[in-house]
Amino acid sequence: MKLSSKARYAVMAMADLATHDSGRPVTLQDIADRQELSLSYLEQLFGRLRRGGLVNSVRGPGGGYLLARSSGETRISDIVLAVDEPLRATRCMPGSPQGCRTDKKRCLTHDLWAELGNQIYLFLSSVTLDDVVARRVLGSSGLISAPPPAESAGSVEDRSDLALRH
Amino acid sequence: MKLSSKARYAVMAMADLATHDSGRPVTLQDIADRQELSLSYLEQLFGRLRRGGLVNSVRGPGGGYLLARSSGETRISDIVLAVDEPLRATRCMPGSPQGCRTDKKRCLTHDLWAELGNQIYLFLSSVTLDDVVARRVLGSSGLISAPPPAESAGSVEDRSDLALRH
DNA sequence: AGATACCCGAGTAATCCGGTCAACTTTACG
DNA sequence: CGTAAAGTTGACCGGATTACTCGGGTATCT
Repeated sequence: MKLSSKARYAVMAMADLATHDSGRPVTLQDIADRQELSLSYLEQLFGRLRRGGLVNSVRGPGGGYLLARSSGETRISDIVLAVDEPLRATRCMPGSPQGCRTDKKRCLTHDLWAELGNQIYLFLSSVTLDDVVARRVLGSSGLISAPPPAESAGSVEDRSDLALRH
Repeated sequence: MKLSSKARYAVMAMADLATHDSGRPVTLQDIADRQELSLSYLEQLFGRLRRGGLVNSVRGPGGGYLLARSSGETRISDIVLAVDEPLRATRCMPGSPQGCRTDKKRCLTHDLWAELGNQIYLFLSSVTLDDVVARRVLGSSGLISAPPPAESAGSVEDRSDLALRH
């Protein structure tokens, strides 16, 4: 799962679509204005979202896009997977055990990245579009149960100064 | 937290260092040979790791690098943070609420990415180098508690075909 | 002295990524 | 039917970032 800003923009746009869901199609132009994204870029994004079955399009005047499923049934992970195609593996990456050389056995860190990918996917699939627009995200989702093994310095509590890929 | 391949290489190298921890310094050349990484690149990586207090260096003949703390006390998150400096915020990113425009209120997806960053950090700080070399990663760590809200198609169970940043 | 190995900063080649553009198709409406 | 609104496609671009190299230091051991 690649977490580029493209994916983030797609989630923003989908959240916007969900909030303005009134049964009538929503124009990309409207979303572009509200979210301050370029129309051309949104077209590119929604092309993928439509092919991924997340939205339906209505052509012609009065057309636009509609959520294919309800916002409560649309998971964030679906959105991310729809816009960011998996990726080519560099060295050791989940999905490409052949990249794990250093003889035949899987490289030591393979399981680590695989499990991390799993964690991220589990988190993103536990959150729906509806959760996002209702601001029901923080703390609502499950938390890692295992505590840090040894505290070396400073406190862990909140590390919101994190990010994933520029 | 940026998860570049630089960070992955650093974790690989640290895992290698941990496995060959015999009290005597390990040369970068040895690690380079075993992990098939270039010496120059490793030098760059270990410069940061040393400045981050994760390893100690010994110069001169017979020199090399040593783990500053035991492998059980070295968290993966420490390694990643040492090697990948935080980042500059693009639009909405944790740590930069000012990027969340669309008037004054934080953008809808802000909390989502913040919480995701937190989840990743929590996971990576729950795993030590020792866990990695002992292959004690899979399933050992905590799992997200909240289940996916609605299953649309296919099963979720294992999504190891994920990755983070090329 | 000389060999070994860390140290460091500048440099580079490639890739990626956000974003644009132009042309085409489909549909509504008068 | 004609025109305009909207989606659809795909090629393209330029800047930023990454991954990685090179060349020259500096400490330290024998």
